[in-house]
Amino acid sequence: MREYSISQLSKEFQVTTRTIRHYEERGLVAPRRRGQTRIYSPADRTRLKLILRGKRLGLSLEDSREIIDMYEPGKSNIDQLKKLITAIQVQRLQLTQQLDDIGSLLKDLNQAEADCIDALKSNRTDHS
Amino acid sequence: MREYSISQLSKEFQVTTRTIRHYEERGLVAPRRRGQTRIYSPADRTRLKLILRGKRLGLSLEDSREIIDMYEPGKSNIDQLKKLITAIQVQRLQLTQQLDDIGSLLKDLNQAEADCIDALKSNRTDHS
DNA sequence: TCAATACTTTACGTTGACGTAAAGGTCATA
DNA sequence: TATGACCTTTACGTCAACGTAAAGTATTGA
Repeated sequence: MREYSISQLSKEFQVTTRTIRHYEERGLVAPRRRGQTRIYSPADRTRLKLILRGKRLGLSLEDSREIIDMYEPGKSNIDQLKKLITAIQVQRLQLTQQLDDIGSLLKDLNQAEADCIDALKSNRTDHS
Repeated sequence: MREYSISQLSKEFQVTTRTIRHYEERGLVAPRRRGQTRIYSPADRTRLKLILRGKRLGLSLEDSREIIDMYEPGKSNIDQLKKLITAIQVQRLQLTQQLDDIGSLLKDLNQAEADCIDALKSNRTDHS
């Protein structure tokens, strides 16, 4: 049953300790304490992973918090669940949109790269 | 040979005119003027599209500006081109990373949704 | 002619996501 | 015992990406 210090996680995930504490201020993680010192469980570590993944996808911390809270079992009344399902579908729409965007961008990048390479080639043979 | 007003584009892309002007302040678009009034060409419109796509992907305006500038032909000296190719490859790495992230998130969302639906079902038959 | 509508610039305000001191506690080891 | 290497809280600072007046110009229709 492993546990982690804040600096361990900050090194592992390449973020500052300030960042991790900031996520706690915003209510995205809540590690237990040993005295004053924060002790992170594997579950806490997973939350961090999810937050950072969300960040790479351009989600706000608030968005990530909501998504992460979806995975918490607990307090599931029916209305809550229905709300969650709607939220999930919205998220999914955004993500598929992003998939499209990425596809387009990758295509554009390939084209731009090919153009660059072509330009280099003609420059090499063209001694005008 | 169509042209657009700022409010037309703001409606089409669902952003405020302030936002579009902001992109201009940051050097991402430069529509011509008729008197004081901005007149957007189809090319300008395309730039806006690219900017907003970048935004959905979590790029900064600065990032988008660089990417967009890649597609400009003109001023291509060899060092410039090589720099661009490198930049493109970096971008591609980030994007494939994002693709991974999205795949993971979609999987998680599917799971969360399934869990919700299950919970609803058991709630319907379980009258405890 | 006057009111509405759409455009403009200038400039200060706001929000999110941290950065960056400053000041202090705890523990190992040289 | 004192020097690092960690950890803590408090709190002001910063930067990007706009928001939000405020004040003015230009055109159009009743």
